[in-house]
Amino acid sequence: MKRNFNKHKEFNKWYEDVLQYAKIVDKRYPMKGSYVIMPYGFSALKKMKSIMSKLLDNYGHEEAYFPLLIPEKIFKREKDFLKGFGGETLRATKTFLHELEEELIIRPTSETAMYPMYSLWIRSWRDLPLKIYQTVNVFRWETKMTKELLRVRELVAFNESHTAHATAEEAEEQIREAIMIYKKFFDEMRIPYEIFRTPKWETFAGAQYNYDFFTIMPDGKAIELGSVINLGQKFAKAFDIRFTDKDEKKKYVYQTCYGISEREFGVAIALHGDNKGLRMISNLAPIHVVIVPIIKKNKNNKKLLDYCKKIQKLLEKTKCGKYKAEIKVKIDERELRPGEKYHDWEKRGVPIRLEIGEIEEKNKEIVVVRRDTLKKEKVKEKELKEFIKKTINEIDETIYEEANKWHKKMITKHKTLKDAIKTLQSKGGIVSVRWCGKENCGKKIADKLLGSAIGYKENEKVEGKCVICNEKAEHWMYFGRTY
RNA sequence: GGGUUCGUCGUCUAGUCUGGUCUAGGAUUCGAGGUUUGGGACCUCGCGACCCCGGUUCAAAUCCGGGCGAACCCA
Repeated sequence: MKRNFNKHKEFNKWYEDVLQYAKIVDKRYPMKGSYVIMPYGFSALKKMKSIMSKLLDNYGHEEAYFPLLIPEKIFKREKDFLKGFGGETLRATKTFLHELEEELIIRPTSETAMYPMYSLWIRSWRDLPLKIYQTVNVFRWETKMTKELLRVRELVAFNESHTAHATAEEAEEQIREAIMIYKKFFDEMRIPYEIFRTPKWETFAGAQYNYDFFTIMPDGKAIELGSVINLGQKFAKAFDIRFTDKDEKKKYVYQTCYGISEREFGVAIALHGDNKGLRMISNLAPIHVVIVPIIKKNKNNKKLLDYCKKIQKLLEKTKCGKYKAEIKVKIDERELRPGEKYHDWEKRGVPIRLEIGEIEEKNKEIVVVRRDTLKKEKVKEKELKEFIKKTINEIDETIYEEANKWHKKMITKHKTLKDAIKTLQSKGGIVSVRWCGKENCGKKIADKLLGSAIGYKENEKVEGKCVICNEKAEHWMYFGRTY
């Protein structure tokens, strides 16, 4: 079936079509907000998860697992948290035969599952810092629009880190480390981002303050990529997480947490694809090189296929790209015409296609087609390995460059509110205007923009006056329509 | 949170306004066979659907009520 949607103009259609065709997720699971992640998609998702795990491991985090279910009483301990998450949290109250004695909560995030244990584990300053993460499913029963990978009711790859520290300074230091880890993660994912300090009235439930990573989707809407949160001592007090310090005094710990999810995978798909479909970067691609043998009927194809296998062996497990992904090669032996296979793998985003027929075998010279430009080139077998390594690297860079170009274009500064409104309406993105720092004014601007306040950059200089109250501006405040 | 529109084979859809040759048509996918194979080719055959519950009626895909689900717009 011929389908080609313009990624920017018909992003919704493009996204759904690509996910379905490329076999990333199947949205037909008969329940709103839950989607089946198919093997090709899951394979890429696993790679993303391991990028994150490796980074966290390198920075001294340990992986663990805490239960899905949380006793109701414990879940309700921290009141701001309860207020913030209560509305979208599922409660398990009965089996088919009887009511449960104690209601159980299905985690929307795991603070309340982890911290009672932190309270037991942390006894002395020697136990700190404690840095633990897990990658699990969490449930958030949002009634609003749901979308594959981007907005789901069951997050299946929620990676959450929770740390505890002896002092406020160490917690601050941890926030900086977390931001650095996430920067590295998004660099590896080739996702351009902005980091904002979240305005008070949008802060995570139960937190002191947080930073959010944001990017801009092809439809011009802003999307939150991840949050780094300073929890202060609120949870420590609610869950009685105390330690004996060097001075022999009992003190509450200072905590931070930060999380990402499969949403980042969806964002990568959206930002990296083109009108033809997916374009996989090397460290997410389940398959890097697909070999399409040009099989002729009534000929002995065994020799040709053997040659394909030889090429496969030659390339497989070579390291490619800036982040040294292991090349995976697939030979497409399906009984389809070559043309159909070309389109198929293009839509699924495989970076390199090799066309190997009699001619190539005879001349030991292979046709290499790259996904980003679709350019064909003949390459000698001897030079193939290096050529492919080089090309995959180039493809990664092209994709990243395009994403960055888009990103830059979509973030704009405005002298007047009118200007900002006009821009947000016509092309979307993230707009910023001068702001005095008062909640009231921030909310007013958001209202007028028909968007929401995303945050500000602490170190960004600003001169001039707030677009609402005309008092001295404290920050450039950023706004956008969000997912 | 409010409004509008919509729900038919796996997918995209015709049919609904005006109830009855609708035994629900097509395209595509899928399966079998043939033919072909260097950019989604072609031919033959086959499988395959009226979202759910209730109402009106001699008769419901079509009209009415409710539920569930989806899309878009506004706050």
